[in-house]
Amino acid sequence: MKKEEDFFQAVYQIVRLIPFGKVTTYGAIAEALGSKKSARMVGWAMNASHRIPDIPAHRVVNRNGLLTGKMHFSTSEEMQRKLEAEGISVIGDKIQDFERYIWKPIELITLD
DNA sequence: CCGTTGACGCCAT
DNA sequence: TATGGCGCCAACG
Repeated sequence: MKKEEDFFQAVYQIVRLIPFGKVTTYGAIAEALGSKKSARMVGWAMNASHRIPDIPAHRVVNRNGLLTGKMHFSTSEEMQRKLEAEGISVIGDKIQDFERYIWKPIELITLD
């Protein structure tokens, strides 16, 4: 197992831990991995997540609650549709009441 | 080898 | 509020 693959698996594992009806951000995942400034690498890993089954990629958005990755789904509506199916309102590619649905993986580690 | 490009985020203006 | 620059770092031509 190469290290590069470990990074991918770490990202996928965290994404799989996102609860139903909740969302998280690229930055939050990067922070949980110990590379807070490497949010781009998380997005890079997510771009390759299509070949991995059972990855709720629609629950990962940017820090503003914007669906920046919607164009990477089968259709541009897929991401929003899945989020709304979980009770999350999306208007103009932006999650409404974002703070209410955010879930941070770093809290699993901090755990105070 | 080098310049560009990105499912990002923070800061300056 | 909006826009641009920079750090980050792997992939690609």
